[in-house]
Amino acid sequence: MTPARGRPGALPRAFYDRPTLDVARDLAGKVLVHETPDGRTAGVIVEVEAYIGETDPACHASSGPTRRNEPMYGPPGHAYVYFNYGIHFLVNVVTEAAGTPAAVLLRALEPVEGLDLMRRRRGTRRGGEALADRDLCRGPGNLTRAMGIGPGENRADLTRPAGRGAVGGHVARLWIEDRGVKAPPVAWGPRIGIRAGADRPWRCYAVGHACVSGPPVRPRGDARRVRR
DNA sequence: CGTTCGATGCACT
DNA sequence: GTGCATCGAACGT
Repeated sequence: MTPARGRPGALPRAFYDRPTLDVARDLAGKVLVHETPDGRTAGVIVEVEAYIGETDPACHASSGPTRRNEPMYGPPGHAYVYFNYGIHFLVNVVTEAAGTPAAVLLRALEPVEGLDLMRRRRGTRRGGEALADRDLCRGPGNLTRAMGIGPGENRADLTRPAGRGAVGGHVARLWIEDRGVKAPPVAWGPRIGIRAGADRPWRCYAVGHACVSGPPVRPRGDARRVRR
């Protein structure tokens, strides 16, 4: 039996073929990499959310298979990218065996490569001021914009990023690798921006990390200004 | 500091 | 026609 050859450095299929909460936890500290004709960008994953199965009311698969959520029903280790709020693309990694719809939404990264390219893609604020490093990939919509991830990356095979995941001559290569970054201390809490299923604590984030999205959480009983 | 609200496209009922 | 797995400008305190 010849195991399918993956990209050297890319996490193997077996990493994704596990319970989704385990995959979510283990993604913290791993590095998302995207190569495009414009250059390469990369960032350490610091915040994710799990969406698990048809019984999870916040999961796109909650009302059964559709054309949009089809990638979630496919084999693990592929990207599921979709368009949201008429403005943003969001990227998930598909987990668990084919037939079991589940995925992990990537919500925030600590940028480590291609920061200039990220800044170009993000643009400037109204006053023309450049974004701070920590804001480049903070939030799921900002992350995809900075990384250049869009519809062309939907269904991309993260374990063989040069393969058929690329669409229409788009030479994008997307994968996740382990660079030996020590896994950060993480905490779990309710997922952000959803109504149904808000009771499930399936958001996993690096505690106290400046690149994590959402309102800054200051330590209990500490009224000092949070400065990052 | 906090909260509100408009932009904007598409999947789904 | 409705409702988003969002973002950030604008406004109130």
